[in-house]
Amino acid sequence: MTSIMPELPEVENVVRGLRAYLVGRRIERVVVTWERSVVDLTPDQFAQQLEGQTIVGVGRRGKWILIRLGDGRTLMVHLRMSGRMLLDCYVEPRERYVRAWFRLDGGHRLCFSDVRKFGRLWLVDDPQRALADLGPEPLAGAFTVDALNESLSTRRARLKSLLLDQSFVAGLGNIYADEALWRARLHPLRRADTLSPVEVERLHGAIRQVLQAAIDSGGTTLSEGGYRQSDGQTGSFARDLAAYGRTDEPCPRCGSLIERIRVSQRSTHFCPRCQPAPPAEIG
DNA sequence: AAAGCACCCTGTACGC
DNA sequence: TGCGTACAGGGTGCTT
Repeated sequence: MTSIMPELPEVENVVRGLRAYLVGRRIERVVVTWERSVVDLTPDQFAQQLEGQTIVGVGRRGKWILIRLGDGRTLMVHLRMSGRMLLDCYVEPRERYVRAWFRLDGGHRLCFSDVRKFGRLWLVDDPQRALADLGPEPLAGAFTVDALNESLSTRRARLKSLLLDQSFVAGLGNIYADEALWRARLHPLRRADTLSPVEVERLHGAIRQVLQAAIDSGGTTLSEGGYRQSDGQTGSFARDLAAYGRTDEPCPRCGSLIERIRVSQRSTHFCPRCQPAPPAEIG
């Protein structure tokens, strides 16, 4: 399995690497080698609008990388499944996967590499508007227990589906959704509006703690071809995963074997003892 | 509102 | 060894 999947912690680590390196640099030349990686613009338009610009900031919103430019526009990058942003092209002979690259001043180079071609580069005037449907940042102060409780209380969807829904909360993907539910001891098929106040508090804490811990560990790299920080470094959180990808392995908390089911077309891993099944539907 | 599916892609793992 | 096929994943858009 080549699971890759940059989620919030991985993107945050990429952003930190990019920020330290890119701010103040000038984009001298842009080459797009897979035109569908660029949203809305032709490769020529994209290059023309970027060349000569200075990078004034690098940020993140959910799983989006936001590269702010001197003219006020923003280059938004979504890594989707297999995207990487590599500085001075840590690329072994992996040039074949580079879909766009940027020559910077001082002879430096930034490469957008993407095996599966799902990633996107998007130049926008207003990232706030472009991301208007994105849910709250789970690590921001506004994401409180009360706020989560309120948004859960009106929803009948299953927890796993909601955690994957970027308009509900931004930044979780399949790995951290499973890990948050495991930490919160909540079954992935629980209906959102059935959680008790204590359970909401557990979920809230679990989401924030697992994301912060993963950020601190440099993210999760599951395989050689997997996620890399912008300098090519791997993250170490894979060894701390309790449920994700651990089907039939013992739960670190109780020793029961982790089970795997499908929810929302996604593989879902949970402990059948720590995360008790919801009561049967109907009624 | 919620769920299901096809689509976009390709490397990998599998069965034969 | 080699071929064919299923599968993994995030997000979008459509249908039920």
